[in-house]
Amino acid sequence: MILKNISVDCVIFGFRNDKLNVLLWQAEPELLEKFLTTKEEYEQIKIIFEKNPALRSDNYWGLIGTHLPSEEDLDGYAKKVLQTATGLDEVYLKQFKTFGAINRVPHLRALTVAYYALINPDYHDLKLSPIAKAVKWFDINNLPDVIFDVKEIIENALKKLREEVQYHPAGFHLLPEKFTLTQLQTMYEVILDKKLDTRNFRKKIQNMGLLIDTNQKQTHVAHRAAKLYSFDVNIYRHLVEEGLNFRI
Amino acid sequence: MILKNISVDCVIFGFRNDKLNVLLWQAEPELLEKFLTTKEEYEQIKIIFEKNPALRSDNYWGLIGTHLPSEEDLDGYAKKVLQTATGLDEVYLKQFKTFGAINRVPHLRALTVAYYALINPDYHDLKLSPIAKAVKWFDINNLPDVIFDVKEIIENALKKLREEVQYHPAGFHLLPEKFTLTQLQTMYEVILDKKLDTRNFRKKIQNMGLLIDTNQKQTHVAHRAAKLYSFDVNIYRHLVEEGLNFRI
DNA sequence: CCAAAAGTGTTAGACCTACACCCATGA
DNA sequence: TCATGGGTGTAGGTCTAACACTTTTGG
Repeated sequence: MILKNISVDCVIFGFRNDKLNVLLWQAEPELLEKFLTTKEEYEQIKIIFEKNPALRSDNYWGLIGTHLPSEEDLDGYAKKVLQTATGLDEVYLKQFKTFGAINRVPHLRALTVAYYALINPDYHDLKLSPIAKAVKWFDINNLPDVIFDVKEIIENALKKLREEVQYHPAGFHLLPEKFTLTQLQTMYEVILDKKLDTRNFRKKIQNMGLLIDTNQKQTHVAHRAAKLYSFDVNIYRHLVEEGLNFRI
Repeated sequence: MILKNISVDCVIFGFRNDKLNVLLWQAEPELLEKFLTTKEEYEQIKIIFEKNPALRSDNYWGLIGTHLPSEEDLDGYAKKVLQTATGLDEVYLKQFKTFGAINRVPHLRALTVAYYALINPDYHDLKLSPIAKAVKWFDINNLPDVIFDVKEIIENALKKLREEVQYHPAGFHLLPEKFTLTQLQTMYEVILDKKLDTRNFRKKIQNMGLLIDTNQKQTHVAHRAAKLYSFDVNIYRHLVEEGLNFRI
């Protein structure tokens, strides 16, 4: 049975073309049905859609998420929603805040437990999204019209992400498996919204010991080819344990 | 009307006698009644108590909190619960995590949105707690038997607090208005669970510019009297904005 | 050979760590 | 006058910030 007062929403961040993007969708109850386990859940979701016409509008976008079924763990369900919507299994996913203002959703008292996910765009295939009418990446600085308090949720997610990348090496999850130092720097610049000094950035990042030199280089670029690095998961884990200063 | 699937709980930290304490209570529906707005809410709370005998046991303690009424904002209600239970108005209160494992409460599918509060013990008068059977401070290292997943919630709160005091000057809220540098250092030592070097600690803390010398000293102590400091709220705010490195 | 981005080193100042003794107070 | 905790300085090492030119690649 659906808990109609509780939903789970994911702010999915992706880093592509030197921009930070968010994945939004337009949901449709008929498509969601495949994802739900009982007829009853489906009927309840349908009622929620009927009461909120914005949910069906082609002009408004929403966060990927649904109401929480009573037989699902909160964290497990967030993961499941993300997996179904994106096809991705091993994703960095973090609960960051629960929103519960009284009128955040019209005609319904619902809290949403919000998560953010960091996605490596290499592995994201948008065709995998069987439960939505539309799914699309939007530049964080150029969001479309959104339903309810989605704007506020995204802004909060960005704020938390900004904090997190300064104290944890979480940002690596936004990059492809092999990346250049310039990509890494740009990612930090975009998230923190400030320019960084290239020489100092490289020194600092290389001193952390997180980088593994893959001995490969970019190819087919019209300039000196950059070296490709991957990052060392063991040292990453160790740094997370320690609690590190990642201020850049 | 009570949202029976959602509760709000506060992990209330206090720092007294060089120990970090948590305030727990034993709730009783008859006393909670005064706090609830409708008869219906009261009936619902009573049913929840009937289904969970541990809630009435004298041997088990719980976090201060109740189910969320549908007409209350989430954050506002957390504040209200805290205020009613402790009599305190201006308290540092922070939402830190929502717990939603499927069997966290027997016979009831309920999430709890958990907050932690930092309390200056000077202003805490335990007599003010009209809605509980019992309210008591417990040393964080010596907790009593607790109901449900309260232990896990407290552990999570402590972990978050530990993170927070390293990056924000939040810890000051645990001290009385005028405090000694030794108190401040002990507070950090207790929260971070490690010894700090006194000279280095003082240098670092004094360089931050947060401290105001009150030109007062301890009295009636059987050793050299320590200077009393207060902390500068404006610089505090400024540091919070900036995002600071408070690692100690 | 040109355009474009990759890659690199030094210096001055700030900050961090480790470490041991004298001081003020009340009993 | 003693016991107790308060209060202080220095030196060596590490980290940070500021700054400009050469290298490699494909077109």
